[in-house]
Amino acid sequence: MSIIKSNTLKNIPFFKNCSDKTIEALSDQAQIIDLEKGSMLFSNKDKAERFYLVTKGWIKLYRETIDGAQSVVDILNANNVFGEVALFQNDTTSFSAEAAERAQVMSFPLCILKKEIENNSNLTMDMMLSMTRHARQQDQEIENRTLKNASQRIGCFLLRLVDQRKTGEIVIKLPYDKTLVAARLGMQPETFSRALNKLKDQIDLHVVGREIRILSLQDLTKYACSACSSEFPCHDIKS
Amino acid sequence: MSIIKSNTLKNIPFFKNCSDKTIEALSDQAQIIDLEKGSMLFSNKDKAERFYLVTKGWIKLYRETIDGAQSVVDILNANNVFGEVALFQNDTTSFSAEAAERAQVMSFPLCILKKEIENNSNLTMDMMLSMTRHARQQDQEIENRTLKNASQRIGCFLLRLVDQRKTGEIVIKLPYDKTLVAARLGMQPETFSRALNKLKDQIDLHVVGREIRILSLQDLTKYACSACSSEFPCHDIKS
DNA sequence: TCTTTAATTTGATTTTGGTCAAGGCAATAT
DNA sequence: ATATTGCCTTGACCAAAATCAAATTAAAGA
Repeated sequence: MSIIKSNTLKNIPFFKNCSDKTIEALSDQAQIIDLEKGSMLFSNKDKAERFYLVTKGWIKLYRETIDGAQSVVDILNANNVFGEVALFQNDTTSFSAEAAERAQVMSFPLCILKKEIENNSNLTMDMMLSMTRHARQQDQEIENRTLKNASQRIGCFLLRLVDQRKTGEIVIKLPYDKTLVAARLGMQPETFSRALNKLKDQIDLHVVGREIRILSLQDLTKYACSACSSEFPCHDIKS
Repeated sequence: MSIIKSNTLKNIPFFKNCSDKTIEALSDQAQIIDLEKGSMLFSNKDKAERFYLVTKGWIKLYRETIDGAQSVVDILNANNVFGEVALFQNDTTSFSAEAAERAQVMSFPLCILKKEIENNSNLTMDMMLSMTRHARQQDQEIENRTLKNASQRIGCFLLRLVDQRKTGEIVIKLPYDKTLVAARLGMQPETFSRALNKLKDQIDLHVVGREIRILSLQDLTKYACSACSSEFPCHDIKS
């Protein structure tokens, strides 16, 4: 059984430079956790002893004030790893994690990863790269909040879901529900709904539930990227 | 002359784990650049071949759209290093740099740093730590933009300038001009001015030019941190 | 299918911050 | 000292988004 997990791990980008021995150790200590929608995996108050791999569904990472207002840090799906930065922050995290929908994660002891990092510079470099990419995305996000209005942020979000080489009509399926997309983009659900309507007025775009049909990528690009420092197609696309 | 620079570098946190040989090499290839206020050091369009150390004044890192709207990424003063992340991004940066006031920087070839990183895991770990800290700050910044209003953001900014253990009356000097503080906080100068006035109404606070006198840190904390996920004193304070 | 619940939309209203224009103030240069 | 320039503030107005309330639609269970 532990062997199945090992094979699984080898195919995950995050683990590709891990030594076999460490993969074994991680597999042995792995736990599988099933999560109902909305159930919390950990809180920023907790001491971090494990890190996580998403295997099914979506996990929301967020910060929360005393009175319940949330700021979304990231939203991750299968094959993404999170919670590992605790290694560089005295075993604390600055965010909480919960299932955005029914989901499954695998958890591993941080201490195993810590040991591996100390003498595997390839893994360290991988983490460095992914951290750099994340930092860049955060910079981009701050720029978006500063310079783009709600409709443009939605447009930008949509563009990142598209295979950017495609031409002609395109159908996009929102990866998770609209309320969560709104939160991810830093706006209220009501604002999201209205801003999407405005987008419909501006460019040729049809919405049916979570599916969005776009007739001209160019128009959308022109609209969304005009208030952006980077040119389309964006260089900081995920994964 | 190169020796003076070497000694200087050894005292900079960023270089503390660099080998002597690399410090020598960096010193030999170092260039000193004086910058008038507003003059640009590099643009995100440029290919990055060097990284930088601030030696005097303030440097503004920012992103800019075609029509000149800016989003501030960071504002750095003496002893801070920037531009080194280009190493992990194919020798590109996603931001531009200019002097926020008369300033001086030292520049070094990235390739020397690259070589050093490849076989100095201590340095790599340092960079990892500083990158983690920066990422955390960015998360905090996104939270601030999402959950705090203009006055609370200003309050938060002020709190981070204070020695948090002090009690009683406190005088804070803004590190750079108000227009730049406003940009750093993602608001217009007019909004900054008004929001600072509002802050005066809410808590006991006096402003004379760049100097701000605060009578009760507690009041300010209560006001600014109520819309925040982390408790005061903040854990992600700079440097 | 019928309930029940949750997600989404819409309308009305308020709040916040942005924009534009004008003045005041302060630092620097002449 | 006076002029010039750039920074900062204020007022009037506008626009975007948040909030509150209600209706509608979609999804999940029984």
